[in-house]
Amino acid sequence: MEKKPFYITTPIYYPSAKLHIGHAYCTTIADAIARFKRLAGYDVFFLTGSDEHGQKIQQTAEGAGVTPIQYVDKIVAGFRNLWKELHISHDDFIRTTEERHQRVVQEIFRRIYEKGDIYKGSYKGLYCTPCESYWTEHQLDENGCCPDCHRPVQEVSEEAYFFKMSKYADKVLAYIEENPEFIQPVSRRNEMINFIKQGLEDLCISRTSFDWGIPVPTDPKHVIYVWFDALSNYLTPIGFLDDEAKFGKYWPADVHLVGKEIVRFHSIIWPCILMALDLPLPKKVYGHGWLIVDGDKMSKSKGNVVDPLALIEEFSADAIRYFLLREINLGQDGNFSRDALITRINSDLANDLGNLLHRTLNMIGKFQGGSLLPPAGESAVDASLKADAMDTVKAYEEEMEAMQLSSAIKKVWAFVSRANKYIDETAPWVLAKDPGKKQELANTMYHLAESLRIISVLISPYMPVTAERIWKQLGLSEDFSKVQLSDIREWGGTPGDLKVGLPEQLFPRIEVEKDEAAPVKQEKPAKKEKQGKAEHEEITIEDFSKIHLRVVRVLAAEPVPKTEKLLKLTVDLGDEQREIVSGIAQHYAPEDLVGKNVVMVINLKPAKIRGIVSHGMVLAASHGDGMKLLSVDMPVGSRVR
RNA sequence: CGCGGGGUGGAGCAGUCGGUAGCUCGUCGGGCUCAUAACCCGAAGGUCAUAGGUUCAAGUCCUAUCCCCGCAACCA
Repeated sequence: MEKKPFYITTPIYYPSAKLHIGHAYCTTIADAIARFKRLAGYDVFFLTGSDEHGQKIQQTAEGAGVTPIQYVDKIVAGFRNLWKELHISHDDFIRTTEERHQRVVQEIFRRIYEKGDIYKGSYKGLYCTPCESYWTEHQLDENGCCPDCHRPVQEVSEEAYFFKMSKYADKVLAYIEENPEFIQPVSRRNEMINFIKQGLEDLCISRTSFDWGIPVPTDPKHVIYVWFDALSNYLTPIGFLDDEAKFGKYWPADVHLVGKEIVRFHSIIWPCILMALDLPLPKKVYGHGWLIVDGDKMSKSKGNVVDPLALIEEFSADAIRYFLLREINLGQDGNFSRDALITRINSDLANDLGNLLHRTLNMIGKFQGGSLLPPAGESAVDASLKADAMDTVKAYEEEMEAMQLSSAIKKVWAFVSRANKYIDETAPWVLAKDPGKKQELANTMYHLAESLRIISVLISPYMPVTAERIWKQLGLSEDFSKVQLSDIREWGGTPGDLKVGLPEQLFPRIEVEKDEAAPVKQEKPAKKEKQGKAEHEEITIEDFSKIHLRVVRVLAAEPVPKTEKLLKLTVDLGDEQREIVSGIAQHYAPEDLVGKNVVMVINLKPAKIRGIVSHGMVLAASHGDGMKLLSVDMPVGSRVR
């Protein structure tokens, strides 16, 4: 029988910086769904990739003194590595700079152009000549000037190509309204309906102000706008141009999994493009929520960006995957914290699951010489365990089909708990002392092993490595990669005379030192720990000496317009002056700062914050809501170490 | 009136079509000893932000208000 196809995608991420835990979250969700579908017997195609064009990349590369492609090659290698470490099972990885993709984008442009839905017009915008940037009216500062440099802007028009999106507005709206499943969750759907009803404008899809992009085929001084380029990635790897059979099989996509902020591009612009191409629309666009870190939004300026690789190294990929998929409800923002992660690892993974396996194997070893004995007959407790197992599999499948990943895994854990309880109910250590209860004991051991066999399959989309470890420890011989959901829909798949392996810890408990948080932190705050990751990681003196700290004097300070937290400081380093942006406006008035000698990191990579390039960072200690700059009574230019 | 999300036991959250308010962690008490100081049982703890309304019945629907957060500034 022909397998049913299932095509799922993640967004293609933008390589302007390393990926953080939020990207890992999105990709993990997609991976779990893909793995589940394979388990359920689908022919799955799972796509992820990178979106490599655009002005920002071009600028960042220039800043780093390399060509754009050299720059993205390096960052994208990091993407691939992260997915490998996280055990992401994508079937293809698309890069928008690949030749196969450029051909697709140009062909799409050509087709829509020939159809008459792309026209050349002029893009009217407000242009700031010194900054070489366009701004829209509402982006301007309070004086109607450039938000970057605060100089006046000119109204200019530039030749550009436009896509007649307005033509498809009604059709898209109708599609969304007729297909309640198309945009999920529903809150996003309502948002989109609202948005379209306000009217769609034609979309400007070319730029001439930079050249890092795919050229318009007939007019190469234009490059194609990144969204037009990026969205098309979903068509490239499934044979849009070169493999009709493959394309027919996988298109339309079953799910585009995206972050909530780009639902609009996927549920409005993308359908318009597809309609212009006379292609069917994707079946579902699912907008997941964001990760909040310790109650705060993750952002570079806050310095609380969480690096997934450091977490994987510390806790294992499976633990991270489990936490993300279990703790956070798809579609809503979720809290990520180290404490919560450790709690989940200890109570769910170590205590409940790990220990269940351990005690089971241990008892089989101790009471039956490491081997199962064929079961015979069953008690009421046995029957109830069995029924619970089968109910769990069924409920799990339903939840998974509905993409309720968190609910599904909770069902599995309820069963893990059930199995632990079963041990209490049957008290095997009592049975073992009574030679007349030998068969009863054998039954109990068999049922536990069988329960674990089922559990290992159920958790495999979430924790592929752990699942296989359980399988192996149980001594099951079947190749785990070939196991299907149908293998656990019926009770009794474990061989009755199975020789099990020795128990080994799946997840060691993580011991946390408590009650000393306060004193420890007073010593040397600020500095590196603000990175949010690996707070307790040891560094060498060489690592530390990379940080060049110096006493500097604040010469001038002014608030950054339209921000609450930012001040722009001009500081004297002794041998030069610099401008830096600092998030201390809520704690210091500008006039209080002038003349102060403070400590600054002077070799920090410059960063653009609110359009202003910041060439360093002043150190401050923060505690709760309070914050104080480190100020030192030493001459300007003194090195701090 | 810019757009959106959220306010549910100490913490983090679930709660579908209105019909006895649930889960995990934590706390307290008990049980068990195969096990990773684990596991099992029980208990305490909630005016479901506030005020009004619809209804036989509201955490859930409607109206208003208060508070928190995000976006608006190419971050999933």
